[in-house]
Parts: sequence; C-alpha cells; structure tokens
Amino acid sequence: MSQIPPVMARMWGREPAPRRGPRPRLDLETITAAAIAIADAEGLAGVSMSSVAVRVGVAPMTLYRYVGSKEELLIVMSDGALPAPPARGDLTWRAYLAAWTRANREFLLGRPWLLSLPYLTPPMGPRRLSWLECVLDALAGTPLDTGEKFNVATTLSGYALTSATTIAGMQEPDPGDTVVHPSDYGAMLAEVVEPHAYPALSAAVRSGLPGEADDWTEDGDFRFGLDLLLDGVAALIARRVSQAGGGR
Amino acid sequence: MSQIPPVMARMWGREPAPRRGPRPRLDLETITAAAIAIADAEGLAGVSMSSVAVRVGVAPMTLYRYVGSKEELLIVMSDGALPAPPARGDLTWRAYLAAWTRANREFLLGRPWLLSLPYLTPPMGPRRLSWLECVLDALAGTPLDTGEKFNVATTLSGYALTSATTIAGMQEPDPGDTVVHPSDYGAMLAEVVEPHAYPALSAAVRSGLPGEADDWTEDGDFRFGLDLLLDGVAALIARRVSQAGGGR
DNA sequence: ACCTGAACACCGTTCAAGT
DNA sequence: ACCTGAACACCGTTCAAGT
Repeated sequence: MSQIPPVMARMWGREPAPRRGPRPRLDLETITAAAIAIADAEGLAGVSMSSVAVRVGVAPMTLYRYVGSKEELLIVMSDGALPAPPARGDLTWRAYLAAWTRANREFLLGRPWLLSLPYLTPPMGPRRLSWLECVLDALAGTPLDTGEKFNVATTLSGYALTSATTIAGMQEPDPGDTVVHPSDYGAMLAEVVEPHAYPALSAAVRSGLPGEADDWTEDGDFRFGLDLLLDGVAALIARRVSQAGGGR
Repeated sequence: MSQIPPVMARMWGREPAPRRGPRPRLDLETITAAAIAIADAEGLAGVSMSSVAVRVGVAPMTLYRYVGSKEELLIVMSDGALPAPPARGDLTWRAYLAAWTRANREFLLGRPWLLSLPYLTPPMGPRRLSWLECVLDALAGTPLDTGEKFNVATTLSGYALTSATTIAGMQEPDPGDTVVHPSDYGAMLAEVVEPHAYPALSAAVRSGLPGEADDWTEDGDFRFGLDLLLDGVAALIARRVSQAGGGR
C-alpha cells in the first residue's frame, strides 16, 4: 500500500525515512512558514530556495532534506497558507455554504499569490481537505449523494477562485508584479474593442459598465453569483426530496 | 488617453513606436506561435526566452524588441492559445451557453499548461474577449442588465476552469511535470484521512466514491454543475421578466 | 532601426565531502 | 544522520556595440 506521493506523505507528517543519529534541526512547518512569510511580503517571485534558506538560517541545499523540489514546496505552501474554515454554528446548510464560499474568497484575496501558484492540484493537504470536510458535513442532512456533495464543493470553491481572480486582477499589484493593472478596466476595453468586431461588448463598455474596480469589489456581484449557485443546489435538494417521497 | 498597458497595445497590434529604417524580420504572432508550440510539446517548463528564440531562429535578446518581459509573453500566449468560440447558430441562450462552457473546458483540457499559467489577468486579449462577446450576445434577448451578463460569463468560465483543473489534476502528467498524479485519488485520501478528524470525508472516501478518474471524467458530473448554474440563470431571467411585466 | 555578443546576477539541483 | 561548499547547467535581462 502506501502509494501516496512523497509530498503528500510529508504534508501529513508521515516521514518516509526512519531516523537514527542526530535529530533534524528543522522541520517542514518551519520551512513552509518562512516561505509563506516571504510570499506575503514580496510575492511569489521572492520565494526562491535560497531566500527561504536564508530566512530559516540554513544552507539552501539543506532544504532538500525536507522537500523534494521547489514545486513540492509550493504545493505545501498552498495548503499551509489556508486558514481554518468557518465554524458551522447552527447555520442552515445554505447560510453556512454562503459563509464558507465568502471565507474562501477572502483568504484568496488576502494572499493573492495563492492565485498565481503555477499548478493547481486536487485537494490533498490537511487544511484544504478540512474545507472539503465542512461542505460534506453541512450537506449531511440533505438527500444529496456523495458525488453530488463533492460537486457542490468543487463548484463553490471554483466560484470563490474566479471571483477572487477577477478582483485581484484589477486591484493593487502584488509586490513584485508590474505587468498589467487596469485601474480602469472599462476604459481600457473601450479603447481597444471595435464595435463591428465586438458589437455587444463595445456597446456594454461604452454605456459605462461594471469595469470600475469599485463596482466589482462591491458585494452585490459576488452575492449574485453565489445565490445563483445556491438556488441551484436548493432546487436539486427539493427534487431529491420529492423523488424520495414518491418512491416509498 | 491611451493609458492601456504595453502588453495590451501589442496584443491588439497597436505598435507603440513609429518605425523608420529596416523592417523588423519578426512579429509578435510568430514569437507567440513558437512559444505555444513549445508549451504544447514540453509543457510550460520548456518555454524559456532562449528556447523560444532558438525556435524562431534569432538571438534571445531579440525577443525583447517584441515583448517587454517573459511575463508579458505568457500573457500573450494565454490569449493566442484560445480557439474561436463556438458559433451561435440558432441555439437558445441556454443551449448556447452550455456549448460555450463545454468548449471552454475543452480547450483548457487540450492545453493543460493554460491551467498553470502563473497569473490570471482579467480578459484583455482579442480572443478571450471574443468569448466574452459571445456570452453577451447570447443573452442579448434577455432582460438581464450588463452587469448580470458579465457575471454570468465570469461564473461559467470559472466553472469551466475549475472543472478542467479537477480533471487535469488526476489525468496524465504534463510532459515535464512529475510531482503529483493520484491515479487513484480516493485511495490516496483514504490512506491519509482519519475518521475522527474528518468524519464526513473519511466516510465518503471509504464507501467508494467519486475518486476514480473515470467517474470524474464522465460527463455527468460536468453537466450536473452546469445545469445548476444555468438553472440559476433561468430563474433570474424569469424573475426579471415578471418584474418587467408587473412594472408597466 | 533593428539585431546581437558579452556579461551580470541570479536560478534550482547534483554530489561528494565533512561531522 | 544530518548538513554543507563547490560546482553545474541553466535562467531572465542589461547594455554597449555592431550594421
């Protein structure tokens, strides 16, 4: 058994090797915390094996005892940077999932470098999976099957991701990022989009539109999409309930 | 005016500088196509300024005449790699948006390196905006306002992205990627997730679950989430219609 | 005006050597 | 057993020089 990849074993504290001799002076958590601190301060561009090593006071190559590669370090960071999911309290599934999605979006906005992590793997770390756990738990009282619950979780976190990306893309640059920061997205589009090639878009853009950063950051747009999704979930639950009722 | 960022000007063929003297031997499209071809063949890791330069037969520094930085090149690639959106035909808005979302997901799966592009900017390139145009056009006959139409587009492309990421994460590795490829995601989770810390998740995982790659790749799960979203849009439209009817 | 060669300041990673 | 110094094969980017 135990065919789980090495990063995963390490994230879950399953040290692969037995140990004799001197205790390690370092551990993965310390390294991860240092890398996260750098990313918070300087963006992902500031995170290099050597900058992390300097911060924990060690030679760069020492890190390779704890992490197979930089790519693995990034994966570990992407889990370590997550906060705990919101507490369930006595919210309905719907109120809870709304809070959950909002909290998900919030931590992405608080650490925009999470949005620029080069590869998105399926949820594998303890933190990320605790967020998944919460969705399953919130839906435990509903007639949805396991696959459906997973789908709800995927869809909601996807929505949080998209929403965060949209906002982060128009906000202040990361420290270290310089390429594109449309302070006025709508005006930018208006300048470039030609009416005969993009009729609907250019009409929308010219009639003033949701291009102002303020509008997008407003909560209304976020709630709009979220309600759309939750309405869908509610409708599905209602369907399942009536099916179950009719079947017995 | 013209406060659009340089990458954007270049993507739209607005050459910033006047030109006297020798004609350039290269253009941005050629460079972009070469970079995309490398990414298709070797993954994003294979794309370096020098590998692209070699492919177009030029010194690496020549590229900086056409592109401000590697980051800009990646942005240009992310637009250039998109196919044309599906034709509207005489589909209903709903059928069209379903096809649109599916096509969106499909090109992401066909070029998984798009999923690992380091930073997601708001839609700015001609191709990406033509996808947006199509959503606005499909919803033109509905009473949704501009902001709502944008939101629908954002939500649907977010869903395509999430769905593609989930599938790509469990499929064959990119050429060049080696870190994590859970051939059996469910079994992996089962091995690591403890019942008392993750009760709902470990129950789900142990009762056999949507962890098999086949299940996820199945169309059913994708359609599930998509219908959920489109049901929400339909409900909103119905609400707006009845409001408009009552208001006059 | 366009292109380039040499050079700069970095990368991530290996490996054999130290303790 | 853990840590490291030296070394390798790269990066992206600058700048002054060629034509």
